[in-house]
Amino acid sequence: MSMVTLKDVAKVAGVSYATVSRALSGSSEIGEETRRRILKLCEEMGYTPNAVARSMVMKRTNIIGLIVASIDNPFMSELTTHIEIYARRCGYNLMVCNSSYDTELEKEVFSLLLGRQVDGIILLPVGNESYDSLKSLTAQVPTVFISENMQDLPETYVAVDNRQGTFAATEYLYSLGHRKILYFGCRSHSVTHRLRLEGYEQACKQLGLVPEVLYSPYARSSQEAGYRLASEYMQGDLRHTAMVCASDSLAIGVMQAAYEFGIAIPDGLSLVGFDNISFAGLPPINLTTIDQPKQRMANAAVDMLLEQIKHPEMPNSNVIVPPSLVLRGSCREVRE
Amino acid sequence: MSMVTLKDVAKVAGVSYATVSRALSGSSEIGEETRRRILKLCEEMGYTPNAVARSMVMKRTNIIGLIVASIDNPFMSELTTHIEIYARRCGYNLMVCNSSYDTELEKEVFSLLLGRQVDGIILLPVGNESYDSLKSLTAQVPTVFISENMQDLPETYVAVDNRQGTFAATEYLYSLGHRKILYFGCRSHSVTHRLRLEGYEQACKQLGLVPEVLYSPYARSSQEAGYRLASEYMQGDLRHTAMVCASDSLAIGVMQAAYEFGIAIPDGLSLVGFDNISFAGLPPINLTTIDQPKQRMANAAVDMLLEQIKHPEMPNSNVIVPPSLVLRGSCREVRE
DNA sequence: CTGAAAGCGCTAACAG
DNA sequence: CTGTTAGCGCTTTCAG
Repeated sequence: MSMVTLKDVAKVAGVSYATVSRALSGSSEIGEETRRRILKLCEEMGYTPNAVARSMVMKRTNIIGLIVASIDNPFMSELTTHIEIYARRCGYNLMVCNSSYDTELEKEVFSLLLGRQVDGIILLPVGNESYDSLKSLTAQVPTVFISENMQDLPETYVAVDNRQGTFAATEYLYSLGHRKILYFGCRSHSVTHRLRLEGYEQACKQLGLVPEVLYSPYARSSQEAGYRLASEYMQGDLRHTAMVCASDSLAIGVMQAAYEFGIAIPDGLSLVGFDNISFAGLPPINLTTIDQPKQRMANAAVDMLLEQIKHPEMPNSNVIVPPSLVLRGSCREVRE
Repeated sequence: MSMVTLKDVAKVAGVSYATVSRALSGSSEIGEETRRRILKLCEEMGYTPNAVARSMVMKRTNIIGLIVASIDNPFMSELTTHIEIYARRCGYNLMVCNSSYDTELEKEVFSLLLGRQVDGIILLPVGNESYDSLKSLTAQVPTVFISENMQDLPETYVAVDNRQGTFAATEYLYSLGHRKILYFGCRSHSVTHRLRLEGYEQACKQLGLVPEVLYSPYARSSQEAGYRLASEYMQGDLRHTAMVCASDSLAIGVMQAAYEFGIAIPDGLSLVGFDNISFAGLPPINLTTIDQPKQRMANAAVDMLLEQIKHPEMPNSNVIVPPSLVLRGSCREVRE
């Protein structure tokens, strides 16, 4: 529909279309008055540059691909928002794909984006398998992961300092007088979870507590998983006064179970989450939690990606951002 | 990086590159064995078709643009997820932009997407002004709005039947014995809100109740707006036993205020929301609400857009989907 | 059935 | 300063 091209403008202006191109690209090799005249004409004729044609010759699209498990997930949608806004400010558009928590699909959409000639890809991997599974693909295009902070990860990534987060959470509960603190919902196959667990264990060691961990057999750290796991746990004696939960969703599931078992939060049980998803701040939930600075992570990911696009041969790098404890209403002081 | 092209394959295969193209496009004008041989070779050489080049000659990108106020909004992120998944199944990729609740930006990103040569655009407009503001742009590309159900809207759109929703909510509260039902949080400038209000008023009329409306002076139907408005309201006597809230976010704000005023939900006040955002289902919130069938709306929007892409000269059409009442725990029966 | 060639809209040498 | 020209990788007539 947008049918007016450079050539059309050139014809009307009575110049070659290279000249029009120069006027638009802000090249210095053109007369000031000619440029003005042409720019005005473009405006009048309703000319819109064709980004596809430009990409063709420039061999870059100024498009970033984003792959997330599900955009419909508070943590990911917040990240996506910030990535889109910042990327656009940097002159890039976002092409978004859901991997739907499926490693095969993740590979499929990655290839799709490659075919689209995206300049780079930001990826929130489905799981640890993703690294291996995508190895041959990530080699073909600049890629930044938002995920785990593993020293030896052979990829460029940005991550929150998971250890530091749970360490702070544990310390905080200790300072409130808690001595029987459970680590709730660890998934043993997740590196993120392993790191979070380590932070807790380190804190316990330092504070002279014996760490106790309730592992989760569920594949995802969903609310349902938290609910089921907690229900089971609450069937027994409530031996702990506080829990460090591996994620906010899990913590919300615990709240549900607690409600059904007649355990008040925080009076009967103190809870700290991880992520600070937007849910956590809702008044009826009001969960004390570890915040991942999403905007900062988003911007860092874009910066790193653009850097890698500019210098494709640079070695992998990573950024670890510090989390912070957000105090809300799910913890209370205890004195024994 | 992905440097192997049709030509490269052709050279190795010892055929012209037109032949390779035909093999890939599934053309019938090619020998079965040649095709097989070439396809195998493509595989071996790691050839990936260049979608940009194809777009260039095909004059279509198979890209859909999506403009939403903020991806980070539970309602929109759910829609986005479904749109992306369904569009991809139909052979399209999604380019997403935030309009950040800003009409100017909305126009800007629309133009940007036009320049990207997207085949069509799905838009969740910032507000009613959007229709006028974007008129000259929507004329240039197939566009589907997800928004208001106005009979006379000069655009193709999909919407939920807002009237029916609030009508059902009011009827339901009535059936529970409520006779003093407040309509909470109407924004007079929003068409959606006007329609929702109408549904409530119609129900009142039919049930012999006198409608009472608390208008919201706030620009957005956020939680904060609900909280403030409700706080003010609760300063006075609580003259109503139930509220139909113009949105879930508003209802959650009311919950917060109610909590602070020591009013129990649902014992002291029954609440119905609108939208059924994912928050609403969280156990601590457990809000009875009117569900907008997001997946259905998403698929309808994509279908309508593709239809319009195929037949650009078709007149505008619209789809109104029925909402449904989701019963949860924020309403109770009263007998006077 | 296959090859040759034109051209999509634009940028970037290279000449003038 | 401006015009000419050669592609970018692919699809699609049009000839063989």
